Amino acid sequence: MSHTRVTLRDIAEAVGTSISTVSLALRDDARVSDKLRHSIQATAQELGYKVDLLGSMMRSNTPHVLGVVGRFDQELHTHYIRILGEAARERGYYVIAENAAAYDHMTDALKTLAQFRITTTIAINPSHEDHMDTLRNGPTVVIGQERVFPGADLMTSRNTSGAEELAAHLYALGHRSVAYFDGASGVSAQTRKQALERAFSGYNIRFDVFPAGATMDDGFTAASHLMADQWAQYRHAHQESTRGRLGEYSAIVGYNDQCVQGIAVALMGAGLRIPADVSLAGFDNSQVAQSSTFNLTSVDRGVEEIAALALDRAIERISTPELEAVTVGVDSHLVIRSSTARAYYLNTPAPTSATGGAGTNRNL
Amino acid sequence: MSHTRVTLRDIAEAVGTSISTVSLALRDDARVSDKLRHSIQATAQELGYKVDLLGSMMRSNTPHVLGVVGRFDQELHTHYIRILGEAARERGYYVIAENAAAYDHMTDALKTLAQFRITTTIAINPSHEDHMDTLRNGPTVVIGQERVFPGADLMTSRNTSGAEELAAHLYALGHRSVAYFDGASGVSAQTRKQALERAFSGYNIRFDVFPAGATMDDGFTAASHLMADQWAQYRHAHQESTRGRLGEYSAIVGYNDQCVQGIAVALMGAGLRIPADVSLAGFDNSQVAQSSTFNLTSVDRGVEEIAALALDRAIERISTPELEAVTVGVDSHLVIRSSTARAYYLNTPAPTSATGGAGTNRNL
DNA sequence: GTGAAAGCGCTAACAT
DNA sequence: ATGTTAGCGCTTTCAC
Repeated sequence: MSHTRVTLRDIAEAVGTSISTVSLALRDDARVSDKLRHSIQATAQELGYKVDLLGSMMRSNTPHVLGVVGRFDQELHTHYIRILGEAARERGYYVIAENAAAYDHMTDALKTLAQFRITTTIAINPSHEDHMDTLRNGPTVVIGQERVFPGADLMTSRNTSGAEELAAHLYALGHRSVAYFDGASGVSAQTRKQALERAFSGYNIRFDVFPAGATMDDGFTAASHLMADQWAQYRHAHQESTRGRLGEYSAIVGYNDQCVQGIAVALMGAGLRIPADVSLAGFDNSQVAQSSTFNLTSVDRGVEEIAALALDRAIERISTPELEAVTVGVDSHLVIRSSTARAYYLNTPAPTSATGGAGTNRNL
Repeated sequence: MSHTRVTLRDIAEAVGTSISTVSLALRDDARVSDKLRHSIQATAQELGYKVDLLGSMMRSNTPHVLGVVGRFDQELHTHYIRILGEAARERGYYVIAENAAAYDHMTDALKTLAQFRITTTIAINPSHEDHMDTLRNGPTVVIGQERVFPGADLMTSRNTSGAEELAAHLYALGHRSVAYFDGASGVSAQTRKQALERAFSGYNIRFDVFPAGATMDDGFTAASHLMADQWAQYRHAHQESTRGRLGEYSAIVGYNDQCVQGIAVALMGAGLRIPADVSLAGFDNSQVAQSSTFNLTSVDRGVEEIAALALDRAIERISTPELEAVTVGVDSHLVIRSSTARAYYLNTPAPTSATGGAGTNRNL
């Protein structure tokens, strides 16, 4: 009942053995006899012993502590961080997470971890702009699209499978002309765009790319512009209002769910219904997508699987740091929700009202 | 150029002095002569020395490392975490953050920190349900509404000022009947509701409370129900549709911005315009509120100020742990954006053109 | 199988 | 003003 923490020495004294034996016994080392080990573990339990990770890390060259760096302001990242933390703990490991959003450069977050002697690290979505290749000790495992550090493993999500499923889904619903709201420049956006272009061209679906970005506001702004453009064009061409429809497009795909969220709000604010007037789909299968408020059809990028692979590999590298760097791809899969439906022109025409008349010129 | 880290010994050898002198010099201890100190610091810089925090924490009883626990899935929490981290680093401190969302109980997150010998901690919005009072070492400083640990300081946001400003704002805009979407049961929601009730009654504004919750989906669901109820009532009473308005209420206040976001989507989906038909206001001044997509009028709860106070106090308690627990309240303030406007019945009626007023004239 | 001893890098008490 | 020594709690040789 002392105020100070319980140490190995306390257990050793209680059991009547040595500190080193206790240390071995607690880590289930076979050298300690069963009987003594049980006695030691029971006493440890009883005294409420918890290993002092500082002492452990000071001495050990295979510490049970991993680092994770990611941006705490991005849901996908904190999702990874939570899963990694939970899974690590189940396996007797600890992870400490550093917030890349609190540093000018993600490399600085890694340097802070290094000050805690944490050298086995998982970096979430770093880019080449972070210049991690200049680091002496870069990340051990990278979750993302680019191998930013020569020696790091890369766990990556394959866009192809998800893009294919999405194209097939929209095709089956009768969509033949889709607007894609692209992410900001970068490898991630680039590869996704190309996967989508390939998939949609396979179904002969027109696939027009518009610059947007990764945030809700990016989607909102881009969607507002698209509506204005489309309506201006159609008013000019047909001398009539097309409010209530989105010109040539019956569906919009966004770079990610955040972007799609902004698109959805812009459309709804203009009086368009989702999915009756426009179908919407995104990437990441995030909380927004899963919410009943938006309920977005979205491509799940296999977060759980990627996290498990990254953790496995990081743990493996604690004891064997010299493994050669591998790249592992995980298939993405479409999750269908209520934001996608049959293209509006396939439905029984709405009763002609003051705002109606849109979609009449559609050639299927 | 060695592969191993630079230690105090390396510097000592390079300069030709002792390890302990280097240790003192690097911490600007006055006992070391200016000349030697400069020489040591220059060499340290040159060799790229960074203190090994494990070694430091092992020995020191006033370590420069703080802990923060909060939920990484809540924007307000990660906002606190980022600010605390940046501010701490500026002052030469380090913070390691634990994700309460990855544990069954927030107390377990504190126990993990304890294993890293981190005993000076800031807990973000813990509740009595976390039973921190059963902990030997509870948090040092609490950011939230309840003192969950006897010895902890409490940094709290005062609802009164923000509620008063909000009531005044809505009154000035002509609103006389407001719906409030309450948070889930708990001290935080309770105190906010009471502050709002008092403020609105001061302006003789009708203030009806509806149960909702803290999430977007909570707001969405509650708003959908409210619209259904209101329209059913009005149709019955007046034999006419009231679509386009929200029955007896010209404004809705939500427990927080997330909730309001759900409300906004529900309203827009039903063809109501914000703020033309309904004004909307929330709490927290979160990213959602600041976004151009939603641009919500919201009560800023003084996050920056609270974080600064919490950090000050935590640092103070590193060297003086026995300070008596204090409670500090920070005034909240209304941030006016475009989701609030004059009550709809004060505006000139909208022209009855076919295309006028996007989305209002939806025939469903 | 078990214990004694060394030492990770640092800070703090104690010498000079 | 500087150096010497001790030791934080742990893991890891290395003896026995």
